[in-house]
Amino acid sequence: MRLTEKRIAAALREHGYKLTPQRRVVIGAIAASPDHLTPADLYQKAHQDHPTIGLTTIYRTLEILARLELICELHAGGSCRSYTIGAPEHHHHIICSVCGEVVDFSGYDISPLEKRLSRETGFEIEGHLLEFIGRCQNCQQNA
Amino acid sequence: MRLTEKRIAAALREHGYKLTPQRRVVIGAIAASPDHLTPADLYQKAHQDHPTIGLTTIYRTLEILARLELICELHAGGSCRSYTIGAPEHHHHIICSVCGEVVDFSGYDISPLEKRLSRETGFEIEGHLLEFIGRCQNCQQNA
DNA sequence: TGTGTAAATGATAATCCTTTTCATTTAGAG
DNA sequence: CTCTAAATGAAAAGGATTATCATTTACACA
Repeated sequence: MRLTEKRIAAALREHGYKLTPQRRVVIGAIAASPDHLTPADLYQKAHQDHPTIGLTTIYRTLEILARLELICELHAGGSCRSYTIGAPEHHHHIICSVCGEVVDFSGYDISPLEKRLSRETGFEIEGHLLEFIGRCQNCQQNA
Repeated sequence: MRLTEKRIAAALREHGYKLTPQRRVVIGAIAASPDHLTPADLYQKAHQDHPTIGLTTIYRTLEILARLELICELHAGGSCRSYTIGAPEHHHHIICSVCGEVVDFSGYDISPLEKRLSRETGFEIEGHLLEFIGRCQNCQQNA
């Protein structure tokens, strides 16, 4: 068992979660892969070591690990896809985590970073996604 | 009909798409709202002006408008949620739009922008999402 | 102003992905 | 070893999105 796995196991225990074989397997699978894996990917991998594991358990384990910030989730939570008028490149968003309000902001030039990444990684950058999550003023007051 | 609606209509025509009443209604609904709207939201709004419109048409229209960059989609395309080991705050991602490979990068400090936004909008920022989409070197060569 | 045709529509069904439910099992404290 | 709350997994439910296909329609061209 590698260091990261031990650390995750310890963190689970610290927060009062039981360390089940199923959770070990999920943690092992996610720690062993350098790639981003979907819940279905992880189910498949975990299934090799633990054939009776249920998909539900994968989802539940991922939710816990993500909440404890032991794993990293690509794309912010909730369902994707909502739309507004206007071209994507000219502004970005701040989304209220409580009420869902979306505020746009502009005036931030991300192209220097884009150039640096293109140079360092060889990627031909086609676009980006920059969003902030937080609490709007209203929801701060109502808390 | 407002200016933005006319521009969108013109752009559709330019690209060889027909300007149907249904598309007009969807465009009108999205242009009239300052908020981000889900496909379901838009269906509801469009339905008021065009009671026989189908949800399928909403999806198809949104897909076209997004591809032409006439509207802005919140969250990058495709299905959400994949996971990797590690805490979210310490790195960001570049995702290949062809093969799906994910490359991490770090060393970019977003906190100055975060502070500026907090000051300007009153939001209490909880987190952010910064991702780049592009083509990795392999996929550039294979094209 | 008609007419023909490819494009667009919408009802329905099919697919996914994710969450809920609930009876059963189990980790781990004592 | 025992007990209990937590965890599991099968199944069903739910929700969002996509595919299918017969019908309708926008609009280019006569």
